[in-house]
Amino acid sequence: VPELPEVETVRRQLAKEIIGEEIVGIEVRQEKCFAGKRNVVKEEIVGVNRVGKYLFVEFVSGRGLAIHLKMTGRLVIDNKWYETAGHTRVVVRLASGRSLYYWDTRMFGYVRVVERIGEEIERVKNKLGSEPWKIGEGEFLAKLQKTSRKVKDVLLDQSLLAGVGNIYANDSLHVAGISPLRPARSLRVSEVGKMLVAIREVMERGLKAGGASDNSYLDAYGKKGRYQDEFVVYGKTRGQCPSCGRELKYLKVSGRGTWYCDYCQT
DNA sequence: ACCTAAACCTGGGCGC
DNA sequence: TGCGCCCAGGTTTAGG
Repeated sequence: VPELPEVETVRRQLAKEIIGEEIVGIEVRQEKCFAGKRNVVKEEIVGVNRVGKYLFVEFVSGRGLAIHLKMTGRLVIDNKWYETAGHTRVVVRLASGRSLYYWDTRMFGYVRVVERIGEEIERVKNKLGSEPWKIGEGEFLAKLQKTSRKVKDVLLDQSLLAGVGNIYANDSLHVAGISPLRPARSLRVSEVGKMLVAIREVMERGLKAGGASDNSYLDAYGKKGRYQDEFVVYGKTRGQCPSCGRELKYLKVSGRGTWYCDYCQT
């Protein structure tokens, strides 16, 4: 599932590949996955940016693309397989002869042509919280103390903290030694610090591994990430706690699969 | 304020 | 082998 490390991996790869390229056309194969005007010709790409799990491709004209991969989206550059693949939803043709493919089995995600991309980026920034390495410990503490919601629910709330999804929420709670069920406001200052360090650490590991390909995620070159080989607790039904060896518990929290050790996470 | 569920979709895994 | 069912979880929305 594309969370911050996955989307950032794609962003870095795309930035390297398509900045300076010119778009010569857009082919929409599935209307559901596309929105906006489709008169995208002679648009020079000057930037590839990310806010939380949202991606933005900026043109010199001030227009751009707003993209969200949701559950099963992929953005792949210059890969013949996607030319005829059944779930290729949108194709961006480039002047160099290469193409950028938006592929998505479940069609939750989208590519949207935006007339004023700078304003769109601001709009998304304003609706989302800060990112894990940008939020200060004081700001994070204040947000947690304001609510009695379960701490895992808060970690998944993009308007409070941007970029954390179910995989990294599960793993960082284990690294921090905090139960996903704790009311956010019950965390002591030291625990909030631990929590933030753990989120950053786990996301850093995810980034280093090129993201998690347990499910359908592949990077911009069509390659798997490796973080699924390093999962701490995520997805480990009847698995063992990596710290104490006890069997992990499984629950639904905020409607999401939740794996944790009720001995090590208090 | 908090919580849950449904909706958007499809493929894969499971039980029978 | 095959059919039907459930499940995965990012985001939005609706309702208790």
